[in-house]
Amino acid sequence: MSKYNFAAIEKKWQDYWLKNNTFSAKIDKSKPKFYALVEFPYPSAQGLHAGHPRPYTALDIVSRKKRMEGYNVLFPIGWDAFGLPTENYAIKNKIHPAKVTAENIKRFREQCMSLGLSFDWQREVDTTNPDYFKWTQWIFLQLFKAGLAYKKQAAVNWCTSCKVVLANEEVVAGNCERCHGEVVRKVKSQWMLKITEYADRLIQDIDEVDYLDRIKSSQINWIGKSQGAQVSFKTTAGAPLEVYTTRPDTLFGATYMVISPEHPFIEKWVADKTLKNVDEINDYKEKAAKKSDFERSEMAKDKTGVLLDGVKAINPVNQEEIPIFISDYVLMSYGTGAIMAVPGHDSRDYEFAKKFNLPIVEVVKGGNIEVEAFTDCEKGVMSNSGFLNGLSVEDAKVKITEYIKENKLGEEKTNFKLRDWVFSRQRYWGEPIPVVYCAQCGWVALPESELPLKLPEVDNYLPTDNGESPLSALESFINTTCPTCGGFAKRETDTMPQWAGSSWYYLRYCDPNNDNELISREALEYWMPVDWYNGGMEHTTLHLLYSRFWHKFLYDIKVVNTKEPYKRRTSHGMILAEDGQKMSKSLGNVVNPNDIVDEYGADSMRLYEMFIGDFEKTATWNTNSIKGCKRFLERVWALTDILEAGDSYSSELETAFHRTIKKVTSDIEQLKFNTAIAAMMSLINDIYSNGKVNRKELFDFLTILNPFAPHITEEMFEQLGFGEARKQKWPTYDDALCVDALVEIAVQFSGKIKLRINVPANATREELIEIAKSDNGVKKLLEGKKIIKEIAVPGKLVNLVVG
RNA sequence: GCCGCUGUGGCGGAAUAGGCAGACGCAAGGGACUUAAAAUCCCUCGAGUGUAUAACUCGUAUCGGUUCAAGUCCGAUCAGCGGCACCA
Repeated sequence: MSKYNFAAIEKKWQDYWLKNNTFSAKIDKSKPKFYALVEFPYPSAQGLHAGHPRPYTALDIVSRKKRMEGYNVLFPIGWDAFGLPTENYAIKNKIHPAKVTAENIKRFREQCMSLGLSFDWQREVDTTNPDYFKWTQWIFLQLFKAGLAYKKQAAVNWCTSCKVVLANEEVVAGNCERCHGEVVRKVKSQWMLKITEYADRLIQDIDEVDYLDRIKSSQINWIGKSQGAQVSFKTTAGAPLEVYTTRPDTLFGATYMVISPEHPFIEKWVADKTLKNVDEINDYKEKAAKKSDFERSEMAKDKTGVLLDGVKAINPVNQEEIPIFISDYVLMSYGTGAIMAVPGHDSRDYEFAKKFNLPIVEVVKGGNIEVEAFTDCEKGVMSNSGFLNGLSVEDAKVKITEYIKENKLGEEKTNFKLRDWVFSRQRYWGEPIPVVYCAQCGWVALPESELPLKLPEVDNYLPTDNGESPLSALESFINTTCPTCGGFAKRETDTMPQWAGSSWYYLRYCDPNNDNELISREALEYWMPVDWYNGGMEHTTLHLLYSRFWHKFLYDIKVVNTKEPYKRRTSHGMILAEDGQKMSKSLGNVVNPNDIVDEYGADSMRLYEMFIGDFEKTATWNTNSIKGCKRFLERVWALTDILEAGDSYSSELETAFHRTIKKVTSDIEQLKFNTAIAAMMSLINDIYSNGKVNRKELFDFLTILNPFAPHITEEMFEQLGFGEARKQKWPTYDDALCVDALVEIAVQFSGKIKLRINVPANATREELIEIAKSDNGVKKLLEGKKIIKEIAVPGKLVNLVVG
């Protein structure tokens, strides 16, 4: 046969697939559907790097196999194209971001095509296209109308370098996730989405979906549900202080209180002259305000604080007067912004109490509070706690909670770490928020007929130094009339965060060109939910949570028909550069897929991406290792040299074929692409050892290889007159034929392997022992020894325990 | 600090549910073919002792345990990675 000319072959088939819309999905109710989804990329100016094809190829293999199994597969791709890097690039190079985006998308599209990915190119979505973001804006309007979008003065995370507000989720170790610039706290008026209203359902419904355990647990951790009580402490200044605690059972151990520097009572107590040391307090407040949340937590090692001189609180269970402090270890953003301090059983309170010489009382026995706080005390017994003495912590919790309720001291309460989603950005390249402000009517939604609200053309995309969006400088955009009263109104000039467009894109793929509605009922009912969604672990607490939230909201307003968008969620590991570091432009270690495809071919690239290691684990790129995959394909190509006639498996290869088909079939479902490829490599080794292959064998071999290496297999099919590889039925196997008639098993003496014997594969336990004991070699080794115990595992081994 | 994960040859990694550790591939060494090189094909390839194609011993981060049998289960320790982090 001719030489394996991958470049020509791959070009030929890619052109063919594109021209014929081969992978375009159409609703077909006679077939079961399968919706495979990969996270759509942000089309950066750098193009794809070697990490992108890993998840794409994986689900491409799944999709191609599912099609061969008779499913109607939807496998779409699109572009999450709003965002800062494009805007920054546009500013730097003075090109309109839309133009930059179009160029980047074109490049990404070509790169995806050159990998032979079987995306449905008729369903591409682009979040920056007005036909798309019309519906992003529409969803925002529904949230607004439902009272789930609201504007609020809030202390937000402000990236000093990007000049933009960040969501909590976008702040990493006190720095901007994207540019690593310094993040400071800033009070700004922001649009917020009430994701907290869905916190409970976001936890509960996670039981109904098939996500990797680590994904489930990080979502649950992020939402951070805790149960406890809100308790009211009377003060000598009148109004009571509310605290939240998960340990109401330790109430007798509360020897002082701490409130956050931002707590509203401070100003009140300053104003009514309750406090004596106002200067000291104001000084502390000022210092605390300058610190970011991150800096505050960095200071954790050394507790600081100031006593509120002039006011005391009263412990509601023992009526003792206790002092109140302000300290920045108490956050205004969690609970009530005030705590009861139980230094005997909380290490932060302990540290603070030691520093300020406050009494430490042991209310649960078992630790040594002379040395440290006894925090791990859930199984202890109460002491120094009045009517709780002698009870277990568990019982004490029940009893004190009843006591609190009976005496109207407070109530049971659930708290979440999850905060509402800061939804505005003061940048140009995002979806405009479709509301106006009218002095008479307040914030008013645009009528749906005015959507999409497009971005105006501007000359300057630079964010302003005062933190306003570049749109705020554009009179023609801002000034409008109020849809309600017809009076003068101003448009909102903030835009949406990048997460907006990606929170619902999987829906749009089902019906991408619908002008009248977000998705048609028919498309919704046929395609949803997503059967298999794969994406990066880094999106577990951001995109995945946000999109589940939006989906649940759309479910509530009856736009979608499922509670959850994604049935199954898996994650791939990152691909590191050859030097073991993250691929980055600045380190110059980025592997460009184009170079690999040019030198080794797309099929070799695809195989290597899958063969590199455990799909879920981080892998280090090694260009040398691609050679093995290339060699494998060369050997596949050369199989025609030893081809013979035959329409059933030869006896020599029958078992190997059944076994390999079985392994490849199940490995694909379990994301074990590396071992599936290893199994096919083994099979080809067996074929070459056998010296010949017949048409039936080659046909099936190429069929199972097709999802992995679609170009070469399609070409060989054509040349051999087999038809079209991708249209074949996925081969089946017979479990009974997966093992050889004779197998070699190990014979152990007291657990040590002494020799190996051949036995029938289906021999029972008893038969195995008989065969082993009658074996001459075994007999010899048994001379002079007594068998104490006989163990046999069919197909594996015989173990004779001798004395 | 808390939660989760990982630790296997020179390297990437295999090893259903406790049952022959190192599949498959890379690199390396030797050989064949070749004027030569590349490519290809064949052989070797965990460590050690050794009569060296026999036989034996050790070996899956470390120490201990359960078991006829442990990379796999249990306990402790060490190292690394990821996430969260003053969340009351």
